[in-house]
Amino acid sequence: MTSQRRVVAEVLDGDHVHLTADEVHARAAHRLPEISRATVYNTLGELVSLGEVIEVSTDGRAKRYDPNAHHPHQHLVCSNCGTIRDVHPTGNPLADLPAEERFGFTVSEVEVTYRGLCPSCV
Amino acid sequence: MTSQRRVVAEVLDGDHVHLTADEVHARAAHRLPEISRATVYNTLGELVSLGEVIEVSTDGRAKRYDPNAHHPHQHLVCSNCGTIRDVHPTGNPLADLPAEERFGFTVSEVEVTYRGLCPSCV
DNA sequence: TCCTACGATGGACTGAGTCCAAGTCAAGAA
DNA sequence: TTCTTGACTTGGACTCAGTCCATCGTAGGA
Ligand SMILES: [Mn+2]
Ligand SMILES: [Mn+2]
Ligand SMILES: [Zn+2]
Ligand SMILES: [Zn+2]
Repeated sequence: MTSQRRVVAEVLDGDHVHLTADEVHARAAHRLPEISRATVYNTLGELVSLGEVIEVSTDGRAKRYDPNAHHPHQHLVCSNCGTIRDVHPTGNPLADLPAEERFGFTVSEVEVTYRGLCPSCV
Repeated sequence: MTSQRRVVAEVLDGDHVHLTADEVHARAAHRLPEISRATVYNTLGELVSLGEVIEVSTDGRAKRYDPNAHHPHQHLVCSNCGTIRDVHPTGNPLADLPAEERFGFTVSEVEVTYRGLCPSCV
């Protein structure tokens, strides 16, 4: 645990946080000016493989890193400004995929993205 | 309708097709050797805004273009090799997002991605 | 104190996609 | 028929996110 890793972990504290790697880097650099982008990417990669952070991919733009990894949830994204909200749909989406629609796959994960316009974008 | 656009549209014919822009370009170039990448991107963009083709974004890799746009469906993706299959889950995922989880958004679209290992990847 | 190994660094590099200035071409005007 | 015009295409430069890599610094052990 180096000071760089600690700072990255601190920046990613709290729920409802969905920062890009460059945003993480900017905030980390605020506390530790010479931290490099490479180190931020390395640390984020480790946090992801430890299961502490979830990578949220976002349609062509930069991935977002989500520390809310211990409470399963889905995302609601504004098609206009890109704002992300955590949402908790009812039901288990995995149950909606009948066996004959699984084609022999071992399905382990479902990712649901709701899209629409946020209140500010009308 | 130019010959370039016709060739791109022809390459994207049929269901269960999920090609990247570069794959579309390669196949189009097979028939029309000097077609440029820019034209392929332009034409794909037009087909997408006409609603004839759906853009499927794939976690860091190149977007895939899906001509099966008139039959709503979701995708099952192999976490190992990236293979994509069309699937038709039961139920309407939009109905699973209660009003109090919409935060004032006008939700218009849901995208569900099932992930797991395909039969070849065990 | 000196070594060593792990991690950090910055800069080069890649892949996907966008942008743009210049070239081509077909259809309508004269 | 020839000219004009505008839409489409082209290739290359450029951007952006992310990866790679050679080198450097440093904390901890001998
Ligand atoms: Mn989240
Ligand atoms: Mn499909
Ligand atoms: Zn918005
Ligand atoms: Zn596979």
